[in-house]
Amino acid sequence: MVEVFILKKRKDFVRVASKGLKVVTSGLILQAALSLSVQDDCCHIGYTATKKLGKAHIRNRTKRRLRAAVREVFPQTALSGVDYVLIGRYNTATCDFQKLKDNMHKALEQINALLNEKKVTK
RNA sequence: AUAGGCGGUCGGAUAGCUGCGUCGGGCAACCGGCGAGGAAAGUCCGGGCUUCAUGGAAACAAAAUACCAGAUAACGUCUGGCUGGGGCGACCCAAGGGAAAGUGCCACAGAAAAUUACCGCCGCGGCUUGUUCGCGGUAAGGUUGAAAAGGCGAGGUAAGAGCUCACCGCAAAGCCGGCAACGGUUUUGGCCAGGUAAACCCUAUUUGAAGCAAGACCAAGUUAGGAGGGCUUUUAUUAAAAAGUUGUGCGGGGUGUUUCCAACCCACUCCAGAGGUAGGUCGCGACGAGCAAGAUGGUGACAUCUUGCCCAGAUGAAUAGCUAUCGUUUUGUUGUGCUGCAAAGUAGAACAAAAUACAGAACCCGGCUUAUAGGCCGCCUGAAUAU
Repeated sequence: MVEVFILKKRKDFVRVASKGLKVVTSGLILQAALSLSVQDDCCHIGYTATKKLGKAHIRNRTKRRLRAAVREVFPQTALSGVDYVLIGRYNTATCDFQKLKDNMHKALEQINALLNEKKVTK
């Protein structure tokens, strides 16, 4: 089990976007990078919904759905000491919720495998 | 009932599982309260609040507003009225200072855009006696145009003309009604004369600016005594170098601009100290131009009084995610009742499908504007249709 904290600083978002890994699926985009300050059994996660998606209430709904999905998916599968960023897509607010969770699970496993590879090569 | 006008209101519900923010209680586990909108939107006006170092005077500039009276903390908002326009009507209107202060623009057309005569009409005259020429009168008719110097009828005349008269319109003056905008009426004047002010402009009134990323407070880290700059003097062709000094005066800057007066502030820049970045706390939500109900006054906007209530406070930003059932609307299919010969109309039922809006507080209030599936309620209208 991994405890999930919210990522708040703009600096961290920029770091993850520029230096981290990226996986694209239907409904969401997942980015990840190793945290600077490593703590046991916790990861940080941030949500992004750009203005491209729509007006404020649509962006809010996108983030809420991502948050609800994260609550069910992340504690089992996420790695500790990693910063994740979830980016909403045009269909995040309207797509089937079960599908959203499945896609998130797949994306998370994929990106975790890549991260582990990176650690090993180091 | 259909149709239409005006105003108001709601804008999904219930259950389960999983969660979030905040406040209160508790050592803790946890428990309890509260948790988006009518527009939270656009950021277009008006205020509160905050800062810009102040107070006062004058001029200029810029912007906004523009019938009258009232409401309000204030407004460009609202209410009631006036005039004009639209509608059969209920009602509606992004309509409302000044065009005889001045400037500009109005293509083209037309004889002519102002003391206008092309055609026409009338009179007089000439001789080549006629589809003739000249002189004069004439704005009734024709043409153009946005506009041809009141309209229309009668009298009048050679033909005509406000030349005269009636009615209508216009202007001025008086009287009456109204707080006023304005309305009514009488007399007088033959009638000064297009539009555009969302062209400049003129008149009146109002306005200092920027905004909670305002602003107040706490304060890691970094920076280590210096670096760069100005001024003066000396040397030097210049470039530059050295030394001194860095603060009093002069002078300079300080809310749109300029000017004036008073008092004041700033001071060479960065860094240590001072200060203040990251970050944090406050501002910030429960005392308010507050909300609800009632009473009184007022046509009304609204005001006053009484009683009760406390009602979101996030900051990568809570107020939800999912599932089920139901509701609402539309469409299709099926079958039923009623009217009807039939076509068809109408009422309710079952099943299926689709749709279920606009949109998310960010310092707070009062407005305006714009967006909005669908539903409900009240008052009112009558060219018309049906019973």
